[in-house]
Amino acid sequence: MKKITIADVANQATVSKSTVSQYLNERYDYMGEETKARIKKAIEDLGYQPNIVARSLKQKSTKTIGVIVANILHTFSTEVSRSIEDVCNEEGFHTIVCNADDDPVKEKRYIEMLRAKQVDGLIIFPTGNNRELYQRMLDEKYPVVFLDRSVPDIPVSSIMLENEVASELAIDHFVEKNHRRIGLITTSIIDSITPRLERLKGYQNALKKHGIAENENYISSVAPQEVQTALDQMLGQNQPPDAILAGNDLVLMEILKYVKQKDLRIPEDLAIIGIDDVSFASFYTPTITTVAQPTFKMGKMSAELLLNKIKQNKIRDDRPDYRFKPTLMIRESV
Amino acid sequence: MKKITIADVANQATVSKSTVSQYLNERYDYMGEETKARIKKAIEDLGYQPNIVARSLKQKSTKTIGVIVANILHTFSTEVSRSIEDVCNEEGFHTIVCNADDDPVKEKRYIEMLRAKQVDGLIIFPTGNNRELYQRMLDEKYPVVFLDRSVPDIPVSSIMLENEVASELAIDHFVEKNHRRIGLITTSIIDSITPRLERLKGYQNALKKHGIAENENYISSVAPQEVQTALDQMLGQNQPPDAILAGNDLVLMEILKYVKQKDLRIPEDLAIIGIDDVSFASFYTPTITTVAQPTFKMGKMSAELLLNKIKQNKIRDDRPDYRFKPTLMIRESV
DNA sequence: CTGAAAGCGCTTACAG
DNA sequence: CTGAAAGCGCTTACAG
Repeated sequence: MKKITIADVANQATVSKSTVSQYLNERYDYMGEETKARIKKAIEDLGYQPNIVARSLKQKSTKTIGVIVANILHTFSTEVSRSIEDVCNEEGFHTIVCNADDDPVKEKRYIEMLRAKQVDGLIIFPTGNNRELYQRMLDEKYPVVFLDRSVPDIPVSSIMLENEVASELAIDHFVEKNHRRIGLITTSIIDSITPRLERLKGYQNALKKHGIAENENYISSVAPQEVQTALDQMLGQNQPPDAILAGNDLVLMEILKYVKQKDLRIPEDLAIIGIDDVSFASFYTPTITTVAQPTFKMGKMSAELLLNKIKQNKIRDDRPDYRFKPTLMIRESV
Repeated sequence: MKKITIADVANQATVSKSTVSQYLNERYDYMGEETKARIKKAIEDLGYQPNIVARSLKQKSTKTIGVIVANILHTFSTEVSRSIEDVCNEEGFHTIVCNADDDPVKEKRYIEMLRAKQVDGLIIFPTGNNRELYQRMLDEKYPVVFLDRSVPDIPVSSIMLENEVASELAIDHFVEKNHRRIGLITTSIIDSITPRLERLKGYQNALKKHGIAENENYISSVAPQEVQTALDQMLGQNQPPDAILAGNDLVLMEILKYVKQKDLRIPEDLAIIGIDDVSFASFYTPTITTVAQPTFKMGKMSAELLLNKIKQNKIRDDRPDYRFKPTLMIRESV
C-alpha cells in the first residue's frame, strides 16, 4: 500500500508541492479560489493525510509533550495526567505518559528517550535523584515543569499542594474531635520527597500548635507493602495512637485493610483521615474523611505553564512554584 | 542552544556521517576499533543524542503505538493500558494512550491524528461506530488490534473476556445462595457494545439454566449518572429483585452509593456482585464479591499481538478473537 | 574498512 | 498568485 504524499496531491491537482503545503498550512493569502478548490478535491480524492513526522523534522516541533509520573499507582498521578491531556488536546498537543516507578534510573531513561523523540517539553514528578540531568535541561533552556515535588537548588517551578496545610487541616480536625494521640504514616522510598517532608512538617507544627508533644513512635515512613507491620508496631505500643493520618491513598488503603482484618471500629478504635480523596470515600462504611487535592486544577496549571514556556520560548520562571490549597472533606471516619 | 547533529559528531571524530550512523546502529561488521573509539568519544564529548524524528522519517517506523480506550474512567482501561505499556517498553516501543470518551467522533479524530503521527499500529477499544474507518485500515493493511469489543463483519481479532461466562459465574453464585430474583444493570450509551450484549446474554442463559423466568423489569441499561433512578424504579416494584449484578465497576460504585444512602444491608436486603474487581472489594464492609477480568494478561496479549503484526507485517489474523476467562472472587456481598 | 550521494515527506524563504 | 530549490537529520545502497 503506497502512502500518498504531498507530491501525489500536487500532481493530481497540477500545482507544485509548495502550493499544496501553503494550502495545508492555511496560508492562502493570495491563493486563487480555483487552485484552492483543485487542491481540496485532490486531497479528498486521494484520502491524503499529511505525514506529521516529516513536518516535525522540518519545523522542529512535534506538538507532543512528555509526562513522567513518579508512580502511576497513585490516583493523584492518574487524575493529574488526565487533566494535563485535556488541556494539551485543546491546544493540539499530544501527550506521552511514562511511569518512573519511583526509580531514578527509569526516570533518566524516559527523559532521554522522550527528548530523543523531540517532545517539545516535559512535565516531571521528579524523583529528585537526577540533579545533573535536570540542570542540563535548564542549561539548554529546554521547557520543563515539575509537579508534586520540587528539587532543591534546581530553579524549575513546580506545581504543588500546600502540603503543610493539608496535614494541618487533618490534625485540627482530629483535635477538634478530641483526639490527641495522632499518628502519621507516609510511604516514600526516597527520603527527600517534598510532599513527605512537608506533610511531616505540617503534622509536627500542628501538634505543637495544639500543645501536643511529638512522639516519634507515632510516625512511620515505609513502603506500602510494609504498612501492615508498621501498624502492628505502632498500635501494639503501650499508649497507641487513636488516630492516624494516612499520607496518601495507598497508605489509606493499607490501613483500611488492616482495620478490617483486625476487626477494629472506625472511628471508635481508630480515627482515620487520608490525604487524597479516594473514589470510595463517600460510600465506604463509615465514610472516610479525606484531604482532597485539587488534582484537576493542578494538572491544568502545569500543562498551561509548560505550553506557555514552549510557545513563548521563555524558560526562566517568574516564581519558584505554584501552590494549591487542599480541602478537608469531612465525613465519618473521625 | 544549537542542537548537536550527526554531522557534528562526524566532524569531531573526523569520519563521515555514514560511518557515525553505522556505529549508532551497531553495524560494526568491518569497522576499525580505532574508528569506533573515536566516534564513541566524540559522542560523549558532545553529549550527542540521535534525533528519532529524523530516523523515523527515513525508516518509516516510529517505534510508537497508539492505544484508544473507549472510556478511561473504567479501571479496566487503566489496568489494561498499563500492561500494554509494560510489554511495549520491553520491546522498545512507546505508547500514546487516548481516551475516546465513548464518542465515535473523538475516536475518529484520534485514529486520524495517531496515524498522521505515523504510529506503527493501533490498539482500539472500538466504539463500533466508525466502520468505514476500521475497514479502510484493514484494506491498507495497517496493523490494528481490537480490545474488549469486536465489531461485526470487521475481521480484526479482538482480545475479549468470556463475557457470557462472567455473568454465568455470578448468577450461579447468586442461585447457590438462594437468590432467584436477580437484576442486571449495565451502562452503555451505545447499544451494540460486545460486553454489554454478551453479559446480558450470559445472564439470560444462566437464568434459563436455573429455570428462572426472565423479568424485563429486572434489567436496566443506563448511563452511570442514571443508575440511581434506575435503582429507584427497579427496587420500587412490587416484587423487587433481591440481588443485582453490576455490569462494570462504575455501576457497582453507583449501586453502593445508593445502598449507603438508603441504608440497605448487603447482602440481607440486596445481594451484589460486580464485574471488574475494584480496588476496595477486599476491605469494603461487607467485602464485595466480584468477577475479575485478567486485565494484565489481556493487555499483554493485545500488545504482543499488535507487535507481531507490526514486525511480521502479517496483518490477517489466524483467528477471530482471543477470549480470556473471568474469575469469581467470592467474598461477602452475596 | 569508509565516504559521497540520494532520499524519507515535509516547509520556507525567495524569485518571478 | 505559484514554483524551483534548499534543507530538516537521519539511513542506506553503492562504490571504491
